[in-house]
Amino acid sequence: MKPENKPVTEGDKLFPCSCQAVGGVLSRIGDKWSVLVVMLLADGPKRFSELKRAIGTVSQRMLTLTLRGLERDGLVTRTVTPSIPPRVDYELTELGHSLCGPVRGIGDWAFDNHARIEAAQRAFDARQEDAA
Amino acid sequence: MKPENKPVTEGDKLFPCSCQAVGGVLSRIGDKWSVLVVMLLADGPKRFSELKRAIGTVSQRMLTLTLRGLERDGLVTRTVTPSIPPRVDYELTELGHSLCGPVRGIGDWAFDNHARIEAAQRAFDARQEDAA
DNA sequence: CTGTATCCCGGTTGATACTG
DNA sequence: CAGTATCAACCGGGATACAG
Repeated sequence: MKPENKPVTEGDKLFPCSCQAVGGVLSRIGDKWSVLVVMLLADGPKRFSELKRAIGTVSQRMLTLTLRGLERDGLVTRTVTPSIPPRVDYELTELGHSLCGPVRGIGDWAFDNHARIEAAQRAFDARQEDAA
Repeated sequence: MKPENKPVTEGDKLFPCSCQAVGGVLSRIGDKWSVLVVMLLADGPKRFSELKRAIGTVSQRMLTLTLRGLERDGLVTRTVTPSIPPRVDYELTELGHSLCGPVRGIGDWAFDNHARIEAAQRAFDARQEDAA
């Protein structure tokens, strides 16, 4: 059922199904905060202010937007406790947890290779300066 | 050396090192075309026009920009054959190939779960309409 | 504490035209 | 064929103020 791994192409056209699927997921995990939030929720539920403090540099607006997006995608649940002051907890769904593995794969790759990437960038930039 | 997997946090602060690393990589693979290009190059070198046709909806400008970025990061090599008309081939480096595994992890997850995501979105949107 | 509503800036993208 | 230049449009995202 799954279009098998290697051939992303068939003739000259992309597989529309897998491409759109990947594209959609990528635009979510590619945004500035989603992955961070998912990783923070990986080890248990957290409330809004905890997330905000943990990330530190996120605006209230963007955190709300991010959480709404994740909730809409079925990756997190939102639980309101109507006390005073109100309390809202966010928790990864099973689907959300299942995303952690693949994301960690990227994260580990990034950690293992960022030095090489930065070296490549410096080398590239140096070559550019020579040209100029 | 690698900050071990589960605790993304320590006290209340994020690990700066792994976060920046992941963030940098994510902003690359999170952009609209990089992953697509990497996957297309996974099974062998391709020339500029092949990539352009394969993707179809990418502008010439963005494909050039994407390829430059990947080249700068050391993920692809650019080989110019100064013929008339000129010919330029792009190929994944070893580093580029090593990224394919993790990316495929995300891709497989996306493929396996996009139906559930879309269902969750529809359910969420339906709930919103009720509120209105 | 949590969330919404505005305003606004800057980067990213696409369209188009031009060059080697 | 491959790439650059320019311009305009769009959209993410921050700051701020306000509300429940």
